[in-house]
Amino acid sequence: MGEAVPGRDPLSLDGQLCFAVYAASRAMTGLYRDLLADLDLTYPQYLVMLALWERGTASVGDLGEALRLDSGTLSPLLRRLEARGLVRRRRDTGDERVVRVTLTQTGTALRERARPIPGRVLCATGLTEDEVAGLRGLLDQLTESVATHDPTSVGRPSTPER
Amino acid sequence: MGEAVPGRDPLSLDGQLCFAVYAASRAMTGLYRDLLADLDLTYPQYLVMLALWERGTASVGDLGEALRLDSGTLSPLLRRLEARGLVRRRRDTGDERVVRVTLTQTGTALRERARPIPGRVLCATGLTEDEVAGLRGLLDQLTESVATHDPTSVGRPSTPER
DNA sequence: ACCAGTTCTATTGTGCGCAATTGAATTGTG
DNA sequence: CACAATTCAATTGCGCACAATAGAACTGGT
Repeated sequence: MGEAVPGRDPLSLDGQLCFAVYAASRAMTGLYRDLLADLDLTYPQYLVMLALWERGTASVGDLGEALRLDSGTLSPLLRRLEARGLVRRRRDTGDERVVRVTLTQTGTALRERARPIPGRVLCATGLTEDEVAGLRGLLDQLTESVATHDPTSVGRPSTPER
Repeated sequence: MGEAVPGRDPLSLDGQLCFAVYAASRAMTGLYRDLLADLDLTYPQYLVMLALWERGTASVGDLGEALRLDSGTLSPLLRRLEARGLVRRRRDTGDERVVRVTLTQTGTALRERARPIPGRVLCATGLTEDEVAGLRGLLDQLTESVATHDPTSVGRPSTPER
């Protein structure tokens, strides 16, 4: 099919890692959309709930650090979760700057209905557990490298200046 | 901590593949944000330009199939690219339903300024070419499995019905 | 106590993603 | 030709992401 040349065009869409990650992420989000419809949660909302189920309570800043999201994303998301009665937000007594997010009874109970989800996701991926572990390792390494990356020290293979 | 079971809690945030993909995707997008600032392109706009640089011209439907995006995303995005003079949109003569997207001179020329980007991205990932190849393979497999996935046949390890 | 600097959250504005709807153009069938 | 079904793109509405800004609350130094 493809043209003989061993080295692909670096600017080809299919050859780029970026698109593979991007496409995989949206495919996963779509899968979760189906699986979470029953719980009436979006995927980012589910991630917030995961973090809260682990912690019980957390400040907006804690959630932002765990999920790598800022308040511009979390504030309205948490407002919707509160409107649904899954969490409660209250200013911390002692430091009125921080908003403490706490699970309600309903929010805590929702965890039971979420329990079958990870198993279904693993099934849908069609990967073995070993493959999943390897993939997670590579992705974590990728995320770390890219996040730590210093823009000013970007390797410039052969470009002197614009 | 978790209940007795040796394997990690399936509902733990850090243990899930979904979050690894999600975090990696956003980290990559952030990297491209920096690299593309010079070209004044967003990451999805860059993907559309990649597809057009490969094809020269394409219908909205072609782009949607290549990038797995629908018209709700592409229409306003293409409008912005056209407003910047990078592409031109015109109804196909012969089939007035399809909108043909064509690169302008400016849009074609922009490719030269994009050429150093893939190299810089590879550098920033901190991965070897072999690791990138393996990662791409796993991600493509993941995307395929998840996309092909039939929601009704979802494996339900032990849940009879809601 | 005062004030400058910092920390933390919320708000605003822009640009995706995607479901659902709309409407024009085309195709298939009688 | 008439007309129902289909195809294609645009629009609408909602929910993220993220940059930039604003504002309240805390901190440390004087």
